[in-house]
This record gives sequence, structure tokens and C-alpha cells, in this order.
Amino acid sequence: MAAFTRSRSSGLTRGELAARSGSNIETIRYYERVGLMPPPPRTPGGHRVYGSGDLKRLYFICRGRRLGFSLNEIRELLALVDQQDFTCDAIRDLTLSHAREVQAKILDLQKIEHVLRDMAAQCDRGDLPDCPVLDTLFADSDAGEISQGIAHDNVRAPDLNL
Amino acid sequence: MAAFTRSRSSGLTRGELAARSGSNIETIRYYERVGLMPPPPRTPGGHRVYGSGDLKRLYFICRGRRLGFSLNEIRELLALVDQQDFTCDAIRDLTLSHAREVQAKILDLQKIEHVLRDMAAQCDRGDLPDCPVLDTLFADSDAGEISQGIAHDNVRAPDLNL
DNA sequence: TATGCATCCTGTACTTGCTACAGGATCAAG
DNA sequence: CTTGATCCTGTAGCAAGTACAGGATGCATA
Repeated sequence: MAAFTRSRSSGLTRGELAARSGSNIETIRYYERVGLMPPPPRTPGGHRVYGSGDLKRLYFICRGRRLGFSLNEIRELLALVDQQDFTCDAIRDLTLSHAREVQAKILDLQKIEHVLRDMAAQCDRGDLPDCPVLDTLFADSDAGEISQGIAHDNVRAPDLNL
Repeated sequence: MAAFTRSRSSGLTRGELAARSGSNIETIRYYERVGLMPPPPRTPGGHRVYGSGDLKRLYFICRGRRLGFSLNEIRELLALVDQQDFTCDAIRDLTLSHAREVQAKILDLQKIEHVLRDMAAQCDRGDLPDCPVLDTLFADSDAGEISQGIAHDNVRAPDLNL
């Protein structure tokens, strides 16, 4: 219950960093392992000691994740920042390209929701022998147009013929 | 190139099943391993031989996936079907509950898209010193309301303050 | 019948983005 | 000095597949 305690002069433990950023304590170690967070200095005993720069960086990662960026996309953004080698234009392009992916996913999901509600609505009409949902799911099919994957967030790219 | 060839009297190989269902050949083995597809009979040499029932079942799974059901949800549906122990009502409830999850995800993604486009739009106004996207991502934060996870499809549940 | 090639078999490892645990060390307070 | 909280490491697990290696079959043709 002693969250948000700072003991050493301005050094944060991994647990404190987790509490402040809202991320899981194990996730921080994971981000270090995959190279998103730099390996911090250690106490003589081997405990990690973080500074406020680390907190900012972690915020950045968390916020990027919340906005649906993949860790790789975030890695790219951070690399640009780290090397101070970016143009605002390039970052804007990245952002817009991501926005388009999100938009595509929204469209897919809307179609999916539509189909689901349609199926469910048929159940309401008591005049049918079987379960219309199962009937629909079991119906024969022979493919149709297949839209290519959105992938970035692993919602399956639904080819929306059924 | 000899897709859709049927050699043995009405027995399908794994490859043929994959071609007809549009799924990956390895995925079929995977579905068998996790208990969604039953282990089919084999030739004396050990090759799997599928029938038209298997094809229907695989269609069902694929269609369920395209509609965003998890393998576990599909497993439940199939169990109901296999045991012939379902009411249309129960399945309708499952469907609608899934539809609500999809809807929630759509709302989250719409907010995300909005934020992304907002950030990008600020870049267009040349009157700013730094990159507004990076500024936004790096800004300090102290949490806020945190909406609980949708989870089912591993789109991170975005707590939508920023 | 022999051969060649396509397809199949198995087991295992990889992916993304984490989370969880075991078994032990360290830290800070009382 | 002891206690309890937190930390350390390595490893294994989740979904939902995909991809390979190394070998066995199946089937058509010469």
C-alpha cells in the first residue's frame, strides 16, 4: 500500500516505475529485454535504478501502445527520437498511415457487428426450425473476394463475404 | 497447380481440405491438436483422410474466426452442437454478447483514430516548433479513468485518456 | 516395375506482447 | 539482527497460428 514512495534521492525502483506508469512490473523488464527501454544503472546489489527520463520514455511507450502502435512502430519512433534524426513530416506520415490502418479495422469490425446482429435478429423470429446462427455458420461456401490482412493488431483481417 | 483434385472416392487429404476451406494446411493440424477438429481416420501409411463433415466443421471454424470469435468461443459453440444440447436462445445470447464486444472495440478504435488524426493535423500548422506528435506522446500524465479490458481479440483495451 | 516428384508425416521453434512463477538475493525499517 | 517487502534471474505459459527440417507415402508415368 506504500505506492508512490520515493526512497533514494530521485531514484526509482522497477516497482515504483511500474506504479507510476501504470504498467506491469514484468513488462518493464520485458521492454528492456527487447530493447525499448535502456538497461538502467544498478545498485551494488544489482537492483535497477531508474530516473525521470526512463519514466518519460515508458510513458511514451505506454501511450503509443494505447494508440495501437505495435512495439516495432514504437521502436522506430524512439529510434528517430534517440538519433534526433527525424522530420516532423516523417512522423506525421507514420501517424497517418497508422490512422488509416485503424480506420480499416473499424470498417471491418462494423461489418462484423452487422452480420452478428443480423444473425441474432433472425433468432427472434420464432418461425424458423433450427438456430439461424448455427445455420449461417455451417452454410457451405466457396470463397469470394478476400481482402488482405490488416495485421498490425492481430485482429484477423476478415474477408467480409460472411 | 492441381488444386481441387479429388482422388480417392470422396476422401480429402489435409492439403485438399486446406485448399477448399481457404485455411492454411498447418492450421488444420493445429486445430486437431487443440481439439477443434476431431482426429480423422488414416490411410495405412498414416496420411489423414477427411470427409465432407470435416469440411463443414472447418468452414464453421473459419467463419467463426472471421467474425472475431475466439477459438474458445468456437469450441463452446461446437460443443453445444456436438452434444445437440443447445437452445437457440443460448446461442443468440452468445452472439449478441460477442456483438457487444465488437461494438466496444469499434468505439475504442474510433477514439484512437480521432486522437491520431488530431495529432497529425497539428503537424500541418507550420507554426509549431517541435513535432506535435512526439510532444503529445511524451507529455507527462498521471492516469485517469481506466476502462477495463475487452481482451477477446487482443486489441489492447485503451483507457482513453490520451 | 522403377523412378521421380508432390504431398504428407512428426516434432519443434518462431512470432507478438506480454504475464506468471520458482527459488533465491537484497533492501529498508524496527 | 530479524523480518517482510521487494527485487533478481531464468524459464514457461497464453492466443492463434506459421514455418521449417528430415523423413515417409502416394501416385502417375516411362
